[in-house]
Amino acid sequence: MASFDDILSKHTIFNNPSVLSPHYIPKTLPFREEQMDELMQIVSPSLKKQKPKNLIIYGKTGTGKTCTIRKIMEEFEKMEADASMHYLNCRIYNSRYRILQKVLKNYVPELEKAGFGLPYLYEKLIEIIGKGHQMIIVLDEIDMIKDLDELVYTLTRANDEAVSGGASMIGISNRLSFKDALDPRSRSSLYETEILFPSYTSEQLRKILSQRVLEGFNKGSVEDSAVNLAAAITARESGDARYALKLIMKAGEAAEQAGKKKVDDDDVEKARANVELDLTAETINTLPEMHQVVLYSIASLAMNGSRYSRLMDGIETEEGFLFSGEAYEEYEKTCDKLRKKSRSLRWYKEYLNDLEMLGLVSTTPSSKGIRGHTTLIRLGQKPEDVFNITKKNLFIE
DNA sequence: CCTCCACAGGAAGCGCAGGAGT
DNA sequence: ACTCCTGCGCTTCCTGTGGAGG
Repeated sequence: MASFDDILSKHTIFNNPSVLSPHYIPKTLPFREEQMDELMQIVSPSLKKQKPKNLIIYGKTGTGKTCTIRKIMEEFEKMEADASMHYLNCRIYNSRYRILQKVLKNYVPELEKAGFGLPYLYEKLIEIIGKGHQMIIVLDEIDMIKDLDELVYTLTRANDEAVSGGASMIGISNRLSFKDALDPRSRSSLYETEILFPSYTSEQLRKILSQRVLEGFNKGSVEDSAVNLAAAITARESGDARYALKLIMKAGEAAEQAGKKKVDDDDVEKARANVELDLTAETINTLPEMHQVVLYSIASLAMNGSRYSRLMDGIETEEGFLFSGEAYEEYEKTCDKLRKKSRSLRWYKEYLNDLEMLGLVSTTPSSKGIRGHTTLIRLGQKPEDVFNITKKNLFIE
């Protein structure tokens, strides 16, 4: 039997793995100084009792948006002013009501419970900012909010009505296109200022990685070339820093399991497949049950051959396309099998929209060669992976 | 040309949970 | 205890639309 000492002594590669976690906020954020400055400029009026402008932050996943704003908030809290910043993830707080309730809860504890009307929340909001308080609401993944137009309108009106104080918004989005879906009026008020977070280059990723490796791994336990490789792979695929961190983390785990002393290129290569799977699993696992049922039915159909692939048989065709019609039929069958009541077609489309926003599926309108007007659905990830993850989560034998 | 297929997505409304007011 | 109200997830009904078939 191995003793604990044996096991502990094997952990020679990592020093502090939490440094590699995407939630970790490092002391300095390299290559984001410009954005930091700009953000602080925009937020600063609130510290002298003026309302800051609304702001939208753009950038693909893993370009440091959330991290930067969190850093700003840390600094902000050190300042003693009648002002506060509230961070919300809109995947969870996805409606005007939920956002207002969550924010106001910090001021009015009774709001812990549900059931209050929106007018009541609105009154409380006026009351709070009316005393001169400056409130900044940070809306991460702002494109998940279902009634953003109304939220913007409500806050604009609150600002007009309150004599002093104010409430402003900082929206964070990874899709440039979501702007178009907005009502022109709320668009102009939301887009008073914009900041773009560009994707990291391979060289920048290399520096970020080596900084974290220095903190998170034991000295000399990672080959320089392994860091370079991880940075290069990431830059080629997406430029997503989270991906790069996960890659080096998994590579470290692989090396440790193999009993190696140093992480090398080989470990990074091997970790690659793992990271893909891990990241998709992460998003899928947090999905509500019905979304997973939808995904499961799409994945199994994509694997077992759809009408589309049979129709296109012999012609050059990419695997995994589905007609939306057959996808819905399969979904109904799956619900039957799971003894769950299937949702209506209308609502199924809403589910698909949600999944598309998360990049788990993509849809394209039908082109020539097919009768009528159908939509083609394709999984964003490998069908086998999606199938296995959802299968496990739904307890399907 | 018109028609109809196979969808997209808006509008209205329903049941429910969990308040507030009486 | 009761009625009334609100937001939310959802269904039902409806109108709109691009291209294939007649």
